[in-house]
Amino acid sequence: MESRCENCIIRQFNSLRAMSKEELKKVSDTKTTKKIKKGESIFDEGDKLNGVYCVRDGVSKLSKLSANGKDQIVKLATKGEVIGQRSVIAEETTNLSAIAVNDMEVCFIPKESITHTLHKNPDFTLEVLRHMAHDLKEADDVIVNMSQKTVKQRIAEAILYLKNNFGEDEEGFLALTLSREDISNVVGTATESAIRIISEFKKKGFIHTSGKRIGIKNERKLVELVEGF
Amino acid sequence: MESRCENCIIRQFNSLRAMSKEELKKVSDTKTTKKIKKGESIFDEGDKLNGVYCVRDGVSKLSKLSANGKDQIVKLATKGEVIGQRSVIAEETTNLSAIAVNDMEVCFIPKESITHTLHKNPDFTLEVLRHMAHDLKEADDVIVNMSQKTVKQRIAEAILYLKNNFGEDEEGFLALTLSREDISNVVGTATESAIRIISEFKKKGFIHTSGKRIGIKNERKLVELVEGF
DNA sequence: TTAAAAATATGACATTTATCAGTTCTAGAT
DNA sequence: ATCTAGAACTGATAAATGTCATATTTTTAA
Repeated sequence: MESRCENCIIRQFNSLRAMSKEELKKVSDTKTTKKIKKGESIFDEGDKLNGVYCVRDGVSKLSKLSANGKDQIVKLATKGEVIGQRSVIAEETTNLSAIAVNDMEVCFIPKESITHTLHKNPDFTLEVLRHMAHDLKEADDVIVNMSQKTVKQRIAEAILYLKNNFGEDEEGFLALTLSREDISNVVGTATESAIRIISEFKKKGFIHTSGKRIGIKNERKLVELVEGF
Repeated sequence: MESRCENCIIRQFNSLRAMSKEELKKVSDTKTTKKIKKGESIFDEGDKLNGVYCVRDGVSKLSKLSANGKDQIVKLATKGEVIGQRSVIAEETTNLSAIAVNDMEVCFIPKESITHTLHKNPDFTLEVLRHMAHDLKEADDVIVNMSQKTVKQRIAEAILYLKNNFGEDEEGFLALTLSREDISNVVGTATESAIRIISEFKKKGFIHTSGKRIGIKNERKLVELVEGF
């Protein structure tokens, strides 16, 4: 892969595209690339971040652990997304942990390059702001779904979300395979409940499975379910 | 109340404080002040906003209606807060409705003054960004609470939130009185469930009530409950 | 390749929460 | 002051979801 930010395609998908040539050069000169293995954490809840992470490959789950040992996954960040921005901007410790769902490659960008540009380049700041506005809308939608939809509807929605955001492989399975536990943590339910509902969907012919992999067989039915028949 | 933004105290609490004298003058010249009666809406889900609203007095609930007629309140905006920012920045229709919880006075600021400053004054843009980063963190916390806490815990938390954010009156009641229905919509539960739990708190001596008003009698117990004994 | 570990799956049951059907209270209009 | 619509409340169920116990399958790693 290309190692100069100026030439990195990933950049096209995030706010870094609003940086000037010089700003980008500085980022490129100070960034470091890291490989993170499946299951390892990029940062943990409560950490003070010294920069942001730009995802080049793989997927990370952003989640928060509760007292009773349960995890709530708030977001899945994939290729092109920048994580840790919120904490760096607000100058607070992170409220979430970032754990690799599969093997990842990320670029660490020290916060100085970012904060300097935030103060000097309104185009960049506005671009970051727009991204954050989008994230906030999504978060609001999640809140509403959590309170107004049943677990069954939320699981159906999660399956459709995985298809729309990560696609399917040649065999027709979701390209991103999450464990049943991760699915339950996205949806906010007990693992057994998630498993039970997935089995039910399988019996009804909405999906097919092979091990932990899930493939969609009847998308229409899933959509109908999400929308309440 | 003062009618020039330059002299408005409210401004101290929101991102407008990062505007320059000239920018503020322009805002002041183009803004209009509106009075909104309890129960009236400032804008509705799906509206295209031509500006933002700065709350001078009163409280607005930002909520989303679901197919089954239930409302989820995502945020309560009070004196000093600016609402509608997210939609104006993302150039999208609003995802939420804003309804007055009590009589309100708001200033409408046409979006031109805002967007112009967003492009020109990085201090302002960064200030807005910081506020949005804060809102996003709060939204994440709500998501986690919704999935990991019981209805009882969430009601206790809501009562504490109301105390911490809106204070108490001379008689020891929460200064902001929400209907039981609104409380249930904040917490994401059925109105009857909210009522039942409030009655239980009263029986246990955690709170006292008078009509719809609620006062905290044993804050420690409520805090313990939220944290899981 | 195979044993151990981890994840998935299923049943029985407990708990939480929603729903429906009423009654009582309260605030605002007359 | 009193009438009345809308809140607030309560009880009886029903439905959804969580928990615990255990069996089975899949994955991992020796």
